[in-house]
Formats: sequence, C-alpha cells, structure tokens
Amino acid sequence: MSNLPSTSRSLPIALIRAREGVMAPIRDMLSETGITEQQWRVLRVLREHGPQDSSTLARRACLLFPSLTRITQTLRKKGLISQTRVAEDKRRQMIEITAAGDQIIQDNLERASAIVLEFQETLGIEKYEQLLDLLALLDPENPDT
Amino acid sequence: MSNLPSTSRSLPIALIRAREGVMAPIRDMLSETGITEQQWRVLRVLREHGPQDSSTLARRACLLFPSLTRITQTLRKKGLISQTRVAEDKRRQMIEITAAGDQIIQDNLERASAIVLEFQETLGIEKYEQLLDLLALLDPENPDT
DNA sequence: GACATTTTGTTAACGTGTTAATTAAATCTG
DNA sequence: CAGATTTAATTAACACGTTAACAAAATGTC
Repeated sequence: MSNLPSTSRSLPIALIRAREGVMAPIRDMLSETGITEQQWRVLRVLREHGPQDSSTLARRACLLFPSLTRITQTLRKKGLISQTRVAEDKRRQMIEITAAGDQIIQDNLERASAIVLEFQETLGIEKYEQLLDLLALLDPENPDT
Repeated sequence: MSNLPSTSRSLPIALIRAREGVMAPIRDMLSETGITEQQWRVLRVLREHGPQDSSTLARRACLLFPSLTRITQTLRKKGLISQTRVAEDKRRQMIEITAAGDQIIQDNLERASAIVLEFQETLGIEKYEQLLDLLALLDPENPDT
C-alpha cells in the first residue's frame, strides 16, 4: 500500500513555493525595467560568458529552444542583443549583448546584489551554500549524480 | 562594487534546474494519463483535504486565481471535479473531487510514490528532509521566517 | 554527387504564470 | 436603505514551458 507525502511535504510544491519567495523581489525590480525574468537571465549569461551560440546560451540560461527563440526575438527588437549567423555553419548563430543590454544589467546590478545578500543573510551563509549543493544533486545535467 | 553570483551558483536558476529534475519523471507519468502537472496537484489537494472553496484550494495547490479558474474549468469538463455555489455567499464556490477524479489518483498512486521514493534514496532520507526544511525557509507563506 | 540522416533552429498549439481590468455579490457607511 | 467599498471570481493580454511538427543546412553513406 503506497502513499504519497502530504502536499505540504511535497518536493515539487516546496520547490515552487521557494521559487516564488525568491523571485518576488526580483520580479519587483525587473518590472520597473520592462524586461522579464527570463530576459534578465539571458542578458546575465551573455554578460558573464560573452558572445555564444544559441545552444550554449539555452543551456546556460536554462531555457528550452522554443522559448529562447521568442526571447531573443524580443531582445533583438529592444536592441539589447545582436544576432549574427555563423559563416562556417549557416544554421547556427552567435548572440551578443549590446551596450544597451549591458547598461540594463549595470543599472540593476546593485539592487540585484542586495536581494541576493538578503537571502544569504536570512538563511545564514552556510545554510545558503548547503541549499545550493542539495539543489545541484537534483539537477539532471549535473555531473555527479 | 557589488557583484552578482555566477549564474551557476544562482539560487533562482538552481531552483529551476532542481524542479526540472524532479518533474521530469512525474511529467512522464502524467502524460500517459492526459492530465497536466497542475491538474494533478489540484486533484491531490482535493483528495487530501476534501471539498473546499476556491481560495483555500488555490493556496494549497500553490496556484494563482486566474490559473485555478482555467484549471477547474478543464477538470469539470473532464468530469474529474464538481463545483457548487455556496448558498450563503453566492460569490464563493465549493470544489469537490469526483469518483472519476479519485480513480486517476488511485491509478497513479503507486508509480508516483515510487518516484518520490527514488528521490529520497538518491539524496538519502536525511538530506531529503533537510532540503525540504531549507526550502520552507524561503516560502513567503511559511510562518517561521 | 544523389539521398538519407543528423543537427540547428523555427513555428504551432496548448496550458500555465502574471498583472490588470472587470463583474457580481457581500459589506460598510452615512 | 442608497451609495461607496471590499471581496470572490472571471476575463483579457502577454510571456513562458512543453511537446510536436516543420524547415534548412550540414554530414554520412552508397
């Protein structure tokens, strides 16, 4: 006779609720800049790793290809990224952040850092790191599972 | 000079990736039954707590009202739940799982339990509980923050 | 080199997440 | 009890998540 855990101790639901708690202040910040959470993530990855092809970007920003296609179209219209076809392989394209895109990151960097810091302080730095380690164990793309 | 954590140590991204890892086998299971992850969650909460009004259901299933409205419409069309207006307050409605809805839970209960068990074994039961506790700390609706 | 296969992306369709606007019922205030 | 306010729920609009179908370029095979 198998039984499911009560929904209050359900891992998927706990992950949703935690994410909701973490994203709330970040969404507040982003709503003022006019970009979405996913668009912010794409810009951050581009800034962190420099120009890269779509596949790499999708993996790093944790987005599926159809989502990334829409997001890059939006970001290109906004002038925050540029896309160029690769000469050697015309299927692929390189994506690069523009100065305007970089400016958006810079404008919000301090506030975003403060949000991160507040969560670190809420949990305590060791519990915070511990949490990241535990979450990594559930990541299917993580090497050590 | 403030700096954001590298995206590979970003809490929001870690939460997404973990959720992706956890949901993958559950989605595989649900795709065979023709209901979505959120519809499954609604049915589970209804089975666990019995008939309840929309607000309570939304809170327990971790869904916003507009989402719940659509989901209950779908579930009612499928005959998996029933909705009845409250006599004393005609704005509110009570939602109840039907026998057919309950059957879907029963049909998948064993497999769902096996999936949960596998994650508990992957992490070890103590790390698993530890993770749930840490996630609860990030939950805005959790009492002890 | 023709043709099947693989790879890289796009488009389509549907359901959900989120915010804002709207409706209807209940409640408050005078 | 009329009118304003609050509450419960729905609808609308837009972006994203997911799966499947599709298109185009590259690669493999004969």
